[in-house]
Amino acid sequence: MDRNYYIDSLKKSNFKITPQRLTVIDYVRSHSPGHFTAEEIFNSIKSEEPTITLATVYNILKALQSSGTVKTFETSGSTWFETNTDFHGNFVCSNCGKIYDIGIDEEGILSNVEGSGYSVQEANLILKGICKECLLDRD
Amino acid sequence: MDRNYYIDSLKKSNFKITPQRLTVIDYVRSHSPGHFTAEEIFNSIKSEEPTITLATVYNILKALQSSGTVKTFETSGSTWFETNTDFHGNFVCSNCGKIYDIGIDEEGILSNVEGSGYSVQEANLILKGICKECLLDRD
DNA sequence: AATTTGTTTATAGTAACTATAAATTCAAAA
DNA sequence: TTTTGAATTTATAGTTACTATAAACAAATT
Repeated sequence: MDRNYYIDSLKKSNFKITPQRLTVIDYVRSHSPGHFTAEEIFNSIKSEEPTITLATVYNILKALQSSGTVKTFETSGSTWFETNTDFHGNFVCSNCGKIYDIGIDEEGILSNVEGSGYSVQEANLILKGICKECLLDRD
Repeated sequence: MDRNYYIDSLKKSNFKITPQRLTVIDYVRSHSPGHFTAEEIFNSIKSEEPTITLATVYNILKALQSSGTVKTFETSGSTWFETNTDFHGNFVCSNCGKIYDIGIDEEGILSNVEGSGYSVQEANLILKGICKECLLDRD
């Protein structure tokens, strides 16, 4: 997604554009699709944005999330942020820790749930196991 | 599930049977199927088990999990424990906070993921939205 | 350029665990 | 049934991941 998609989404939700927000946007864009913790982003951008604090990174991620350009999920004791806002599974490798996006058919799941009378705002499928690479690396 | 299912599962995994463990087992059994945090269980049983600490409750839940009688998932900043070990979705109501089990077809999802070469150990589908009851309560 | 309101920063605080080590207890074997 | 050794519990301290607060600052509308 191009930079203006993030900027315009923030503006549409009445958020202001700040240099700190642009730095975070540039970070997630250049690592997209990916999975980030607030701390990871903070550590990566603090050389470029030396006065930024972790609290600001959390605030920015909340703004991006509420403007619809990033999604979150919780696993392994942390909140993870990602730019892939399409429905998909997140596979966490118990061996190497990497997180992979896995395409999943949304229809089958949601029709089931909404058919039972629930109104779904958000869905997260979190999978744990051993990833392809780690399976191959085994003796 | 009857008490012996939990006890035998612990024994099979080489865990010892302690009064504290039996108290937690009785708690989750009498609230099953349900969704609990360690703190909730701790608060509910401390009158019955006055010397127990929160650390012990965490330890017991870890033992139950590793012996296969409880599952966990993370959402809303906490780890939740549940006795429903069959594959299902957990629907969290953004309005009332209640968590509901939702039947989901496991096959469709897992065939997809394992077909891509991943070995799945655990799967959690977490849904957020407004539950039936809260939708009806709206003006 | 002035004003308003949102944002950032620094800092302190909290919630949800996790680690550690001594005391205790389970349960297998003598 | 006592002994023994390992697991468990307990008390306590520590850590990690966030959240709250208030003052300083900056964006963007007029």
